[in-house]
Amino acid sequence: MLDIHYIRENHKEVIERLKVKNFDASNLVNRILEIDKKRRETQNKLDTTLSESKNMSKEIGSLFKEAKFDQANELKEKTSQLKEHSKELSSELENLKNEQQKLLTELPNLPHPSVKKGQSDEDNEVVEQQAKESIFKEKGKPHWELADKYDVIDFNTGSKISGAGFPIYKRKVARLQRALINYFLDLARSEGYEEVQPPVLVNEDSGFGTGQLPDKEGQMYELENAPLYLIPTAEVPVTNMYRDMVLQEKQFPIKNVAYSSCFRREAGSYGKEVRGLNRLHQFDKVEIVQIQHPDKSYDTLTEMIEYVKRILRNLELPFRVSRLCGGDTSFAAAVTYDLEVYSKGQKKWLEVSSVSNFETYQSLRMKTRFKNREGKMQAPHTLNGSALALPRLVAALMENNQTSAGIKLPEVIVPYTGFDYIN
RNA sequence: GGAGGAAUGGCAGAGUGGUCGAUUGCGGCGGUCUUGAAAACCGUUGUCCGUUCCGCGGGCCGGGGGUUCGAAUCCCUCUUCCUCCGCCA
Repeated sequence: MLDIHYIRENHKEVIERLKVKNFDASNLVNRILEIDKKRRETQNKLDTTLSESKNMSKEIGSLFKEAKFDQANELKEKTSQLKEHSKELSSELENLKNEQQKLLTELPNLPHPSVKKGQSDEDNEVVEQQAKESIFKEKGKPHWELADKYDVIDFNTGSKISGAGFPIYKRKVARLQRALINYFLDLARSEGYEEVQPPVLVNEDSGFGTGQLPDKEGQMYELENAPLYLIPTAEVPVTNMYRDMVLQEKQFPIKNVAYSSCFRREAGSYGKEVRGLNRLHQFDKVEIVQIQHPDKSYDTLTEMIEYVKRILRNLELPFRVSRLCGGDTSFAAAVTYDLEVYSKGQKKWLEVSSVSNFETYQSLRMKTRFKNREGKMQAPHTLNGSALALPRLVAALMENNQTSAGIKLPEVIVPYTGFDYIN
């Protein structure tokens, strides 16, 4: 959520910058300013009215003490009028506040100045590519064929018991996933991230706090007999741990890592994009979250991207880093970097991590604050990134490491799996 | 699921209808003292909204609603926590 004070002062800039996200904010911003003005006027009227009736009440109190009952009763009658008036004003104020809040939540976060205008993932800027040219020429089978060959992923049985997009990992791939999760958690812990195990069901306030709600037709599954949502990422519960909190500056950076299953509706996805492990309704992910002082959040963003790159290098995977264009950057993010690995069986780049800085967008929604050096309340910046999401990573590991003896695992994971080939 | 108890400022803990945004202690911040620190002493210390920004007005005692001229205090309701019973991985 954007700060109303900021919009009030910089409405032209807000409209201009949101164009980068292909969002025409002019009507919305104008309505917000209009309502804001009305709201403040109403607040003023209400305050004056309440002040008057408050003073009268005090007077009545002292009149009673002095046993001047006639005068007291006379005043009592006067207050009833004020009361009526203040009731009207406060319900009016309530409506205006709600309306303003609703409109504010419809505004996306402002994109960082580095973000370029663009429509889709085709307009994303590759900022770094670390893949040997030779890999693009190599041949390989797609992972779904390898999964059959080694009998390690069962898509059909998953479909039977749940539906499309719910595979069953078996045998050595099941064990590989468990190993990867442990490896990622250990690595994050050694980098100072505190491990947490969050709920996978969250309430509406949490969904709102990180920006998934109020869009109910979006990515989250909603329960029918309880007001809860299945998390699409551990970002939601982990970031919301700090909702409605006043933090201390010396706590920064707050670093958490969490493993969780993630659930996504992925409505509208179809075709080859969803083949195999490419797009699932349920998958496992290790997520890193940081809460940082606004002055330092972009250093933190770089540090988080470097951290993910390090994992990919350790796993010996060819990767590239892109900065998403405005059109591809999510509603709540100021800037997002995607990390993709090249998967030679499908001959394409697979997104395995997405690292974002939300600046104050989430903290303003969540009412997360800290007291700064001047003693004033300030909104911190929130950041998160996948480190890493498993299915596409497993797909890439399978496709890129095919040998006649089976799929050879990178050395770094062998101590965790206890085996070095999937065969 | 059933029965009872509780929820007050960063924390602890007073306050049961009238100047209470709230006694007090701890903690925090500033100062005195000290070579420095501790102790002691003095002062200060919630947040949000509005404003003609010195200052002033209003809201907030778990959330919402009600009674009253007036509510932290009385009533209703919801949530959370604690104790006991039941069930249970």
